[in-house]
Amino acid sequence: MKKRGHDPESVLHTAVGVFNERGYDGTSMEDLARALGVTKSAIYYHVPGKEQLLGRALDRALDGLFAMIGDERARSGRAIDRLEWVVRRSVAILAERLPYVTLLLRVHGNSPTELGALERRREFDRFVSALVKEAAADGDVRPDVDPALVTRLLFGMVNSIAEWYQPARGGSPDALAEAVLKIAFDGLRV
Amino acid sequence: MKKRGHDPESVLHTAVGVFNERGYDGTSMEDLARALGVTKSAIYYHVPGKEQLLGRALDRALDGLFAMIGDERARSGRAIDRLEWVVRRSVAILAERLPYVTLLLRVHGNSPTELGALERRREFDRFVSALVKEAAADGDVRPDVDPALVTRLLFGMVNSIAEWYQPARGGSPDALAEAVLKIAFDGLRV
DNA sequence: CTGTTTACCGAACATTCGGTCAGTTGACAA
DNA sequence: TTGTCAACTGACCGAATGTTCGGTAAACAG
Repeated sequence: MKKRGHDPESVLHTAVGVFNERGYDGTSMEDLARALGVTKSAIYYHVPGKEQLLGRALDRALDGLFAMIGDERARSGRAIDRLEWVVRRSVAILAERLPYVTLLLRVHGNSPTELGALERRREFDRFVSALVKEAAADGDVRPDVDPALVTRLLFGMVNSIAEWYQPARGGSPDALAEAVLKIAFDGLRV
Repeated sequence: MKKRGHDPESVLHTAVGVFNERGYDGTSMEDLARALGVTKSAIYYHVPGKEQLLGRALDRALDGLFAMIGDERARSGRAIDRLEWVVRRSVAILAERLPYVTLLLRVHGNSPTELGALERRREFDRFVSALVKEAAADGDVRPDVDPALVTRLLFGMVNSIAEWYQPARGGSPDALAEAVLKIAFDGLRV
C-alpha cells in the first residue's frame, strides 16, 4: 500500500524540519529537494512554492494556539487559574506541533506571509497579557513586577522550550508543563 | 573633526541592526548598503565581507559572556549566590550588548563562523548548568525539577529578553534583572 | 600647485536563487 | 497490449546574490 512518492503533507513535514535546522531564509529549494530525495522541480508538483510552505506551517502553529484560547477554560474562571491552564496548554501545543511553533517564533516579518503571522501572534500575546493583568488585579500575582513584564518573561520561558525540546529524549510534555509552572509560579528556591 | 563617512565600527553597528531586523540570511549586502546610505561596493572598503561582519558581532557577544564567567564572583562562594550573580550579569550584558547577543541567540550553524560561535555558546551553557547542579546539590534549589531543565528554563527566560527589550523604553537593566530573579527564584504567585 | 591617500561609485563577475516547462517513467486499468 | 495518468527529471529562465575591480572626486600633505 505504501506509495513510493511524496504528497503535499510529507513535503511540508520535511520542509519545516529543514527550515528549522538552517532557518527559512537559509534554506534553498535545492536543500529541500536533497532532503526529500527528489529534484527541485518535483517539489513544485506537490506544492506551489517556498513561501506557501512557510504560510501553511505558520498557520498550523497559530491555529493550535487560537483554538486553545477559544476554549471555555481560557475564558471563564479565576484569572490565575485560566493563566495556569493557558500556560499548560501552550507547553502542550508547543510539544505537539514543535517544528511549526518553532518556525513561528523565529519569524521576522520579511514577507506578507510573515507579517500576517506576526500580527496573529501579537493578538495571541495580547490575550495572554490581559490574563496576567487580570490576575494581578485579583491580587493573585506579585504586585512588585509590571504585569506586561511578567507576561513577557513567563512566555519567554515557555517559548524557549522550542529551542531545545526533543520529544524523543526529553520527558513528557505534561511533566515539562509541570516544571514550568513550578518554577514560574512558586520559584526555584527551596 | 568628524569625518563624513563610515568606518569598520559604524558599518558593524548598522549591519548588526539590520541583521536583527531581517535575519542574517534574510539580509543582502544591498539592504546593508541602503541602510548605510552608500553602495554595496563601499562596504568592502571598510570590511572584508558579510560573514566576517557576523563573526565580529558574535565575538562581541561571546567575549562579554566569557569575561563574566571568568570573574571571581562566578567562581567562588555559595553556588546559589554565584548563580544569582551570573543571572544578574547575564541580563546586564544582554542589555549592554543587546544587538550582538540577539544575533548570537539566533545562530543556526550554517557556516564555520556560526558553528564556532555555537560551540563557544555551548561552553557557556555548560558552565551555567554546572552551577545549577551544584546549587541543587547544596539543597538550595527545589529538588523536584531536574537541574538541566532548570538551567534551560531559567536561561530561556533570560535570553527571551533579547526578543523585545528596547533600552530606550523598557526600564533599567538592573530593574529587569531584579524582576527576572524575583520570578525565577521566588515565583510570581503571592 | 602637485602628489598621495581616503572613501567612495558604477559596472561587471560568477554563482545561486526560486520557479517553469516539455518530456520521461512506471504502475495500473481496460 | 495499449493507453492513461500521477510523479517525477533535466534543461533552462531571469533575477538576485556576495564579491571584485577600475576609476574618481575630495581632502589633505608637501
